[in-house]
Amino acid sequence: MQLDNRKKEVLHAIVDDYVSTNEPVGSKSLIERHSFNVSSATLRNDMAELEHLGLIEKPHTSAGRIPSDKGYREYVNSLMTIEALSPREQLEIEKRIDSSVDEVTDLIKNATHTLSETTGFVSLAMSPRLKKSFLKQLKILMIEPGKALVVMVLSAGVVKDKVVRIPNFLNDEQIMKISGAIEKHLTGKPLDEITLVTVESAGKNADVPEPLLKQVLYEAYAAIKQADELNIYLEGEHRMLSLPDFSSLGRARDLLGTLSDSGMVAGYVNEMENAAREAGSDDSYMIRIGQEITLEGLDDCSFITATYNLTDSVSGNIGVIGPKRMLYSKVISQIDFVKKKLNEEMRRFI
Amino acid sequence: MQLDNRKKEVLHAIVDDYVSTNEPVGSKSLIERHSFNVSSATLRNDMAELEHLGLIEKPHTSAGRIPSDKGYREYVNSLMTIEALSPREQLEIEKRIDSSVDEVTDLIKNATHTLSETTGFVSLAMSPRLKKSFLKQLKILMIEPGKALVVMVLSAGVVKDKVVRIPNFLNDEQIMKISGAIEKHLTGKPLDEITLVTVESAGKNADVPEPLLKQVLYEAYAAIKQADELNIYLEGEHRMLSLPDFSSLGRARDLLGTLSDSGMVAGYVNEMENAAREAGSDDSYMIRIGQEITLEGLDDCSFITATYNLTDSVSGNIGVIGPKRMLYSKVISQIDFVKKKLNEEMRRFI
DNA sequence: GTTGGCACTCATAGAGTGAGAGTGCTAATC
DNA sequence: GATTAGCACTCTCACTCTATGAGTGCCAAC
Repeated sequence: MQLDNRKKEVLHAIVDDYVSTNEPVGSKSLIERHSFNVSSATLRNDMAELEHLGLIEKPHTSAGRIPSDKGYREYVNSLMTIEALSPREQLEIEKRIDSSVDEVTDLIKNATHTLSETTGFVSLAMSPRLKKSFLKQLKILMIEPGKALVVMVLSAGVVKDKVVRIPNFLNDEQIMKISGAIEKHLTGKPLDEITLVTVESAGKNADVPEPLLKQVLYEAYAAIKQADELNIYLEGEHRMLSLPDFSSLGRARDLLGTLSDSGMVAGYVNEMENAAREAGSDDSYMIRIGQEITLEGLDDCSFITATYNLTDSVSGNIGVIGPKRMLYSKVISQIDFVKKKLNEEMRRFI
Repeated sequence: MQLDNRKKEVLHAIVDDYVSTNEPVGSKSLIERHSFNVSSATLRNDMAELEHLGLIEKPHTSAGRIPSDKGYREYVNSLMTIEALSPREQLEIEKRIDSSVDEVTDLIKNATHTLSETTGFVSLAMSPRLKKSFLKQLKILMIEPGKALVVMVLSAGVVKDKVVRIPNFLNDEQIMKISGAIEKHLTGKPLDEITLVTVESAGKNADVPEPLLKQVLYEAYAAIKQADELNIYLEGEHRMLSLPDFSSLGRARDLLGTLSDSGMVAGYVNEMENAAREAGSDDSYMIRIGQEITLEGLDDCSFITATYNLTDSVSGNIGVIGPKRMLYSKVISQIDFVKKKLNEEMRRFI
């Protein structure tokens, strides 16, 4: 996009003004609020040009201009400068991050909560992608005849469990044998290398009759697979109702309707993550603006996520969904700072 | 409330009409829609009387009447008749209840989801009150030096666990000793009879040095206490935005804001439960209408809950939050049927 | 390339109006 | 005493009309 300097400044000013006032901005108010050393007529010419390029648009003939999705994109890519948070803002976030929790999941939920409170928007986090983490322990505990609990400890300091059904005849000792055999052979293996075949061959060494064995192995396998399923934590949906951007009930309804399907949102975040990886992006955050988002009802939103790291190979996403009319530089540094704190706290778990 | 028969019928008709049309109902339309064998003038006299008694009110001088909270209360207490669901409606619910899940928690979430879809309102469920359930198993598994997992199996078929910190020096064998000692002494005890003192005296029998022992016992105690904390599952908040009753953004915001604080809602449900118990109520459901609800922003809502039973002594609540302008008899029978199915499914777990 | 001037456009808010629904009251009737 | 017909009155809602004002595009001049 070849824009001369003044046009860049004009676009920058339009985005800033529109974000802070929520009113279409006209050439005259632009002159009043900023020190362009030209007249409003000149800006009008520039604005006509910017509109021609698709960077800004008019809600109707006699209104000012508002940024288009493309305009926001240009702003985010080349115009804005991200400033670090003030010490006070940093302190505010640090105070909210609870460093006393004993489970990674609680820490992530806590960070999500902090992010929603800090930004005033919807925040979200994905559970860590555990495919690359490896099994440190696996125990099968008999609960009662026909029922057992599979407990797994993963390298990333994460504990998962699942209640499974087992044959009624199996006794404590047999279960322990199977449990021991699986643990012995699979400890140290990354989750994504564990298949039904691996589990079955591990189980061969247990001295338990074949038919009984088979069902338990299958259940153990299912429990392991379930352990690396992705969860999403969404918070602060109701905050969207306080924004003027969603003062139309219809929009608000569509938005919250979509967000209520957390599986769909999780799928989308996953898609974003994969797309960024394939594109070889090395940005510390990913951003989707307006129509770039393929979820229904999020046309007026922007999606910003960053990646946190539990270990070198185990990571997840944390970010916000806000109105596309947001203070991008601020929100990005808020996300970035929460992510940083989250990463620090996570060191305790690995 | 001494009302003659016709006045009862008039109130009944006003509630029915208002619920179905969402328009204030006037004397004339009352005549048209129902077969009162009197003139509209007579009904006007009756309506004036009902208004005098505080059962109905006028939004403004020249509008029809709408039921007041007191009017709905009278309707619910003495006028409505609850009909069983049609076979088709029953089937619809049965299809949604997933009988393949292996954990009680999943079953409850599933029932909550079903209830929200069936009623179109917000549904909620409380986790079972486990104070009266007793410990069937307790195991402490070493995760890594300084960290252990306490796994508890409770009589109600519920499995709970918690990661805890332990002294770094403790080895596997010592942990197993402690775990065994606690389990031996506390198995069969109801959770609400287990105190720090009980746990400590149980631990005495483990052959482990006192200072190390003490911390583990405390953590085990904390884990047990955490096991009977109440959780709440809320679902379908966004559905409220589709109701004409919340077409004003302000109301919708207040409502969803309050519902987003699930701890507060849980506290309120608990209060309702306790109040009902103290009053010795033997109704199969509890109901709060409009201003009777002490939560902010729920003035236009009604709260209906029923009690499900996991065992004789272990129960929880399930219900809905909807607009007070709702089809009470229908919603109550929907809740009742879901509760019944939930109770049936729960038998598998005990 | 920049500027002042001007005609034109369009959303918005406010005032005024008529229709319609509903009420309360009174006097007559059963 | 309960019921009814009739009627004047009230109030909301939808509609139209109008004035206002912010903002634009374009042209001619600098």
